[in-house]
Amino acid sequence: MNKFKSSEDYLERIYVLKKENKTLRAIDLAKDLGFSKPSVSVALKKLKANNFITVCDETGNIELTKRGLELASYVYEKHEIISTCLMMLGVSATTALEDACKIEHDLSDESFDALKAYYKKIKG
Amino acid sequence: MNKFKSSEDYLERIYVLKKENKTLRAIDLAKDLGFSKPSVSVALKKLKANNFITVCDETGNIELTKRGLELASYVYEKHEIISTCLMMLGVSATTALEDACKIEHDLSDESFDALKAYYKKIKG
DNA sequence: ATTGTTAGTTAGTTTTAACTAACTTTATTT
DNA sequence: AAATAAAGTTAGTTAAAACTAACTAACAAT
Repeated sequence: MNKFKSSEDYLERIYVLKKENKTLRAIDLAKDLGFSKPSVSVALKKLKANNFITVCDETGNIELTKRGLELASYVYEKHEIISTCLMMLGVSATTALEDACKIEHDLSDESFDALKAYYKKIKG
Repeated sequence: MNKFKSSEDYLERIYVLKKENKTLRAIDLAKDLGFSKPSVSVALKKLKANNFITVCDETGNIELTKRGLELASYVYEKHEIISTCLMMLGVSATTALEDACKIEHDLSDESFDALKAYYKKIKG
């Protein structure tokens, strides 16, 4: 199965929030995701250990590493394309985004590439 | 999330195997799924408790209840349509079946209905 | 009749990812 | 200065679903 399902969710959310704001701390993520502080603390520790993020000792500010940015933007792209395809089929935005959030972890690279090619052909 | 993810996998597999064979016992399922006997034993106990299956005391033969058959055939239909759609996009059969196995648990009814409508329009 | 196999169960362990309770360490406020 | 609040961590709990080890019960084979 997917050993980084949860990490991918965190990374994707960090990616989106960092685009919107300059700084991001554990507590901001906890509030955004609706998770407890310890849950986020532990998840971030794992992301640090796997070299996906760095956390500033003084400010607690989270930054994506090169590796983290690569994975996060890949997951984000998956999310975008899956949800857009669902909406093209007539699915409501709310449901499409919810489903994309789950499916993005399940879709193999091969299937994603095929979906992306289809998406590009349609969208132009 | 999906509280019956694992149960759905078992039900779908029971559904398929029952179509192929008359009888099906816990040990047959274990061999088919590559799970240990205790894992299957516990899973079947849960399926029984939720009234999805019955198990014959003497023979150990598993039967789907009405409720079980309904859910199993719904999951199976999801599986078929998702994997067929992926193959239509050019994904290999192996990958399409693997991915469908995971996605079928995450796709909402709304998205599935939309995908099914699309599938029917294409297939005729 | 004793041995061995097959089917199934129970008990206890592992992993992942959430949780609460309780702690420290800063920072702010009165 | 003392009290409070905010941020983060540690320790321990829970839940689902897999696992192994070890058991019972039924059947078959020599």
